[in-house]
Amino acid sequence: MFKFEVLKKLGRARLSQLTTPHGTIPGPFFQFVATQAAIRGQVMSEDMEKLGVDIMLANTYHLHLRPGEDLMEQAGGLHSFMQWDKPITTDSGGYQVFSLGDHVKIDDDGVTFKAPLDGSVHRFTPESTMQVQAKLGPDIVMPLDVCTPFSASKDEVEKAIIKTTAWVKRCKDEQARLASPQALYGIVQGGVYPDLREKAAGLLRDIGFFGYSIGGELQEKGEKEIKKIVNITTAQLPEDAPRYLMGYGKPEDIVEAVRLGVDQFDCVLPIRNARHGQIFLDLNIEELKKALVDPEYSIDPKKLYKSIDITKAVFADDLSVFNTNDTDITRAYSKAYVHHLMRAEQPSGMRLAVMANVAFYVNLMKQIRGIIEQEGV
RNA sequence: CCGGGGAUGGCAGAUCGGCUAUGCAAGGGACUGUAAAUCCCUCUAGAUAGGUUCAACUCCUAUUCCCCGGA
Repeated sequence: MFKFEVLKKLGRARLSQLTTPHGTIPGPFFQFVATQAAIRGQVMSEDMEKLGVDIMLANTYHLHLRPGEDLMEQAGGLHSFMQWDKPITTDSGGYQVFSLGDHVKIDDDGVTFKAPLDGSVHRFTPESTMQVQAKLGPDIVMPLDVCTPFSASKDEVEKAIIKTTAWVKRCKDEQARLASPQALYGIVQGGVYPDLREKAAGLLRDIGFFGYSIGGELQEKGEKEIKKIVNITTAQLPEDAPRYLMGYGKPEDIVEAVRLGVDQFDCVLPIRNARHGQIFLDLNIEELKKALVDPEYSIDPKKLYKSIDITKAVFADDLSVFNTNDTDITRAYSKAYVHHLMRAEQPSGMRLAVMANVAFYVNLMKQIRGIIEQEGV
């Protein structure tokens, strides 16, 4: 039911194919983040499909809080709820382990969350996240892990990988017990410490997973650090399994990571930034090609694409702007190949902005694949 | 004409005898497995002329303009 194949390689970059119960998708691919089973910014699954999106990512923690996995199961599962027949991944809630900070307490058996929404207390164990995800019914599931910030001490990180490994093993066992038809990934932690990344990858490889992801808090920047870690980690992962860099994804970041052998991405950035008024446009294919073909090439984001900020005023009262022929917005809008799909509608500015960024990322991944296909062996 | 009330940044709108109101608009920045249609920063004031005071957007006088009520 699940299959992963590497079709071609360009250096370490891989053109791949992932088969799931909801279809086969080409890689490297980007998962758009629909945390609460919906893309924010009034964008519907139907829109995502028109824009050529292959896969979306939802979050176990948020859906457990509401509407709850039982309700979701009654509604026919995530696919039915989202009206989306293509593949879906769910994150386990592991990221919330650190992003919710003070609201979370970790012990050996699991984590206790205090929901910021209403102060209610919830408990996740490796087993319970798998049970919840089995009910939610996505194609790809993530195990509960302990996510550490890049600033964590070596000692702290080492404890986190030991705990993560134990939990991930429990997730695998629970999944086997539940017999749910879902692909489970292992998550490599290890902070900024190369030897710990290697160790974590080795431990997970020994257990054996369908795919492997690289986790951690990456937003703390230190770009060279991240590249180094991705570089080291992908080298430790099996050739025949998908590699997923979690939560990381400015366009230039994705290109770098693909070059280092990553197949799968997700990031809130395109959608969040669109909602905050920033849209990406004018992907430079030549620059993209240079960056992929030459592993030494240093990517200049300013050459790779442009980004512009649109104002709240545009969100509130967009149409005059969007209908003008020579504005930047219209350029973004048309460069992103959206306008012909939307002509008959009257979408809000924010919705258009989100769609523009989705289209940009879809195109980015498509171009990356095209280059590996053309130049690779 | 009489009586009453006002006049504050591009707009709206508070406070106060000395210390940044605030919101929107404008300009800039941030955002990376979503506690985020969010957050941060900057620029625009005190109708006009005098006076009182160490100090006036704030008190007093006059002028101009606006609003309400009455002839």
